[in-house]
Amino acid sequence: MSDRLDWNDLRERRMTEPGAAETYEATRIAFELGQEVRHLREGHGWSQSELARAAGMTQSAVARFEAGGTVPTLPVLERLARALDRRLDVRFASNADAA
Amino acid sequence: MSDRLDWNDLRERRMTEPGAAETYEATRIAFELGQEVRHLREGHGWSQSELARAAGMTQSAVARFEAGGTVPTLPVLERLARALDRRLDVRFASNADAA
DNA sequence: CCAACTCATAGCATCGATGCTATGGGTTGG
DNA sequence: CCAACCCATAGCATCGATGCTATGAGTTGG
Repeated sequence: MSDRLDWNDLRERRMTEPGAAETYEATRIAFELGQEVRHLREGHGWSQSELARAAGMTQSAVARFEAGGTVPTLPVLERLARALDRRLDVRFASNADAA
Repeated sequence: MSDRLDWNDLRERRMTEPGAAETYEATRIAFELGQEVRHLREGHGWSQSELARAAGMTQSAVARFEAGGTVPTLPVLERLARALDRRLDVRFASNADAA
């Protein structure tokens, strides 16, 4: 379920391009954030449409984001965080820090 | 020193627009990240040009970012983190968590 | 005084994320 | 079988971030 996306291909392609180590990372982060949002959303018992309304976006945008279809921008992450009653945390961690 | 920027005005304007709570937050985050990068960069004893080269961008881009001139994208943050020997950490923290 | 370096900015092209509308397939409940 | 909901995707317009080049002002060292 939800594994026949075109975006999976897109993402995979992006992550295997030559010399795209940073893009790879960003894409991976985007994917993980998408999964986390999906998790949080389901925890709230919300549909994509409901989250979308709460975050001031459309269902399609939520779907695209959850699927890792694009690398989200900070404003979007911020709105999602608010809707999900979280705080967006972005920082440069020491490489030694735990993941 | 470094306080006569046009971007300060731009940012301020962005942060005082009506109903721009999320944009405000994103702009604030961008500003803080910029300051942190500047701090880290100076800790390495690097000029903007040197960091730019290490991060695969130009000096003007670094200056723009450090000044909070734009809200950076994850790929850019990732590249800067790598150049500065850090790990980019993005997550949805519980509202109770410390800043 | 000049050369070399610093950082701040401008202007423009391009790329990519987002917003939007519209489907389509899947599932469920009547 | 149909209505109503779910989510995945497409296509397109727009906006904004980034890359680029080129200055300019300030500082420092010769």
